[in-house]
Amino acid sequence: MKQPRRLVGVMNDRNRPRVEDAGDAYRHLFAAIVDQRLLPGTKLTEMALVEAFGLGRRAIGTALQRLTWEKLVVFFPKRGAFVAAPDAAEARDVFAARVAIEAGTTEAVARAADPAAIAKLQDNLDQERALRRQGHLREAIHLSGGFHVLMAELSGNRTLAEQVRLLVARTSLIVNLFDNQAGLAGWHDHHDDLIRHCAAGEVEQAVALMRAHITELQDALALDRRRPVAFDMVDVFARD
Amino acid sequence: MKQPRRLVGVMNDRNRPRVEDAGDAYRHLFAAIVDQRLLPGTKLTEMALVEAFGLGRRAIGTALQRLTWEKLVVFFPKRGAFVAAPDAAEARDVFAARVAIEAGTTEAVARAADPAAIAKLQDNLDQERALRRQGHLREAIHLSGGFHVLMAELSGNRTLAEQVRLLVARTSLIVNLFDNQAGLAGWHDHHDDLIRHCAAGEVEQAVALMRAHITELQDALALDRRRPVAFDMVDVFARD
DNA sequence: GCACACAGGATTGCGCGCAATTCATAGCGC
DNA sequence: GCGCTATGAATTGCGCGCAATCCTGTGTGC
Repeated sequence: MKQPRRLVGVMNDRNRPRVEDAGDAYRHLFAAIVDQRLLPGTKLTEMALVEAFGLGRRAIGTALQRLTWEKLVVFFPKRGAFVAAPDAAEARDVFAARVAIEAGTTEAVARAADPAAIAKLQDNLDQERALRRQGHLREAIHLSGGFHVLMAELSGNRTLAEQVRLLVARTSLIVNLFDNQAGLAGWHDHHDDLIRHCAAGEVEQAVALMRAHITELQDALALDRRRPVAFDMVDVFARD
Repeated sequence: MKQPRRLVGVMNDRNRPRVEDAGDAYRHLFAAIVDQRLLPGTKLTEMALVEAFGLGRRAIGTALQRLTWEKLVVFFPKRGAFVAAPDAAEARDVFAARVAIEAGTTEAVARAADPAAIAKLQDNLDQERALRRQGHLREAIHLSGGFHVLMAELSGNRTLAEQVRLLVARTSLIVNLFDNQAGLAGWHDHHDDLIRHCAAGEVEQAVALMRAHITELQDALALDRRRPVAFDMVDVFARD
């Protein structure tokens, strides 16, 4: 079949979402990339997305363009859009940026030491543990990234929170592309200690731990060994 | 005259630039906003920009959309785009973000202490001083912001450099909206000391100075006194 | 058997036009 | 004189269609 394959799978069947806006298309594509239903190198053909979302090409184009600006897709003029496949240099940039920015957000949260904020962080951590116990690894990883986004939001700085959201998304692309040689078992403990330091208002230790946490996440990856990217279309989900 | 006023002035007559792309339109609008030729609250009518740049509406729309994502313009659906007018809370966010991010870039530059990089920074500072002596205040301010962008670029982290570029641009919007009660005389000295610390590899002092520098810039503003924004069109430059 | 050239199909880029909504002005009632 | 309403103009949102460009598959020559 020569017809472009359908990409409808980017929307989950469980929570059938309304997609009637360029922003909706953006959100669903973003989620699909972060959740690794769309793998790096996947070509995002406009017409396929038009059929998938039932929108006009302009809406799809704007959504794709925004994702391009956010470095989640790369755009070759007159050739199309592909899910981004960061190289080692870009990966290092992302981790360095996370260290710098999340040091700032952690400092703010620890300095405030707001009980309500701490409770939300603890809640997030509990949910993640529960999901992990039940074997829902994908959702657990999703929440694990959400922990960092939540921390950024609780810092009260919308600009930094938005950046952390994008950096976490790019991180999920990176961890997919580079073999991780170490397990990620240490994550929870770090998050747990992080919450304790923030609750106690121990700013210095909280910041140091966050930096170490992100650095460790980076070190767990073999940045000199990138998985070859398949640049052909991948059927995430098939319709009909 | 009922016709929409021309906005051609966004391109400087001196360096007549080619504008044949959505990216070009974006760059010129960006420069016009940063250089304060387009003031906060100015309405950016699509048709006016179409005539000014000689492009289609789609190219203008994408440029405007990108500026919206970058928080340099605000977009009211079905009503149009306006040059952003940040409030006090957003201003605080921007400065806090700059402290966090530029602490990171400064640390990287100071740690490397690369003579070539130091030379570029010194060059930038010399040029700014020369312009300021000659009374070209606008170009001097432009370079002064460029110093921070240059530092970010020299840190080798493209992600952080891009963020600094946007934050500096938003800062130029902010310093226009809030009365600054103190002069900005201290800038040069700060930048000068910053270069010295970086050249000497004094990481701690360089980072501390950068944080103090940005904080001082924020404190020079009266964030509780915002200049009223004129939400009507402003003729930056008039054609015919 | 391999490399190059050519042609067909597919995909993106972009201008054009209409429909829907909003803002401004003028008119009317109180 | 003041406020409200209604009509008109202007502007944005969006789908449609054509032209330009790029990839793929085939055929030919060496």
